[in-house]
Amino acid sequence: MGKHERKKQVIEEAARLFSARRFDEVLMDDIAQQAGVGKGTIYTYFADKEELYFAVVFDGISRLNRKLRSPADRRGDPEQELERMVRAIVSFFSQNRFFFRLMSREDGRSESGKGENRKRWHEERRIQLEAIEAVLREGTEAGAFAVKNPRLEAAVLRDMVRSMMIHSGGTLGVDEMVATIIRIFLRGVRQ
Amino acid sequence: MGKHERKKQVIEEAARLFSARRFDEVLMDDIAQQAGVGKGTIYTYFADKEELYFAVVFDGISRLNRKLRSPADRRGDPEQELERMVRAIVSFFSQNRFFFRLMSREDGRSESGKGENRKRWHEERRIQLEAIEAVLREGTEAGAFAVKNPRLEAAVLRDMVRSMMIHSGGTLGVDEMVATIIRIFLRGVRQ
DNA sequence: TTTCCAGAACTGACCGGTCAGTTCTATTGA
DNA sequence: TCAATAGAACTGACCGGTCAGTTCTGGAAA
Repeated sequence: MGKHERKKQVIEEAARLFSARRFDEVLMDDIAQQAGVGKGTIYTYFADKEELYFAVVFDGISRLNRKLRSPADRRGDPEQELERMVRAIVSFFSQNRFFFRLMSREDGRSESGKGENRKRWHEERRIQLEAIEAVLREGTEAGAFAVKNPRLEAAVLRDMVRSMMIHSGGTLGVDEMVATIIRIFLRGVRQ
Repeated sequence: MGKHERKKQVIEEAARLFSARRFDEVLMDDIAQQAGVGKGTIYTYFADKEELYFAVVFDGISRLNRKLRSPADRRGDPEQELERMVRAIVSFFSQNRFFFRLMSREDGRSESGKGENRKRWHEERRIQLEAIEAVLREGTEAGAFAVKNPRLEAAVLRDMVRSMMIHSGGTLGVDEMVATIIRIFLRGVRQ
């Protein structure tokens, strides 16, 4: 096993464990064992437990953001564009449930974490929001949407994905989740 | 200071600290100091740190649920009824920011916590959902709403409140937040 | 031979929980 | 009204277990 793969393996197992248990309940010994590496080896990759934790968080969020940032294909109509974006997020989370749970937990706290990490986290979150926001703005300018506060409503949309992931309880597939989100966000529930 | 007040004080300070920092970063010594009681005193109220933590959580959520359960006045039209409910949640959270942050974090994890507490948590959450769900169902039967999956969409609505609280960044008042949520949830953003 | 790593073994800082000692409070009766 | 007493409530120094982080060794691989 190469050095790179080994590190990846540590991050993956750490993600699994951190997503299921509290920070203090996850032991470095557990992570080492699950990842099939020596505990000492982990410390050749990461300075301490906290750094490993944030490596896990940032690994996930930056992979997602890379996806969001590569529209490549733009220029559908605004509604299609919005749907494409929602689908990107939903399918990413479906394939990365551990990261989902972890990030879901992480965004419920504003303090704590060494300032550096806090800053990086907010930066990555901002990128997500701006990607969605851009679509809402363009749609509004094109006359397709009526969005009053694009930043805020982008946040609401993003969190609708979170909500759907948590509450659809694994019964809905990606397509159904996307369809439901888009339906509510675009038309609302009024008859 | 009476016994009851003192216990309340402990819960209040614990809420403040737990909402701002990770479980393991909050020391029993900190809580005792902030609450102005001896550390030992805390252990006359709560068996251990975990029990205190959940006491804080349940104190908040059950106060909220009491509010939701007392409609008292029902029989507005469905849209008014929905707005009344959203306003109840928003204003509760505005007045209980620490609880908000704490609960916000707590609902991002399904494992962990002694089974008893897990169960109680889900029970309280279910009550919330059912209250909202009932309004959606009634509205749908009355022909005012077109809700496909009331339980799921109730969850989405509840989480929209969370989203709004987090992202409106203190710039919006209760009325504006309620109006925005209701607008999006009822009509969506389509022009 | 040399390099690398798993994992056992170790260390000590840290912090949850305890309990002996002290203070507060309610009750009694003179 | 106040002294005396019981025991409930509170305190914080202390204890002991835990676990992050480090070191070391034996053995595999190159």
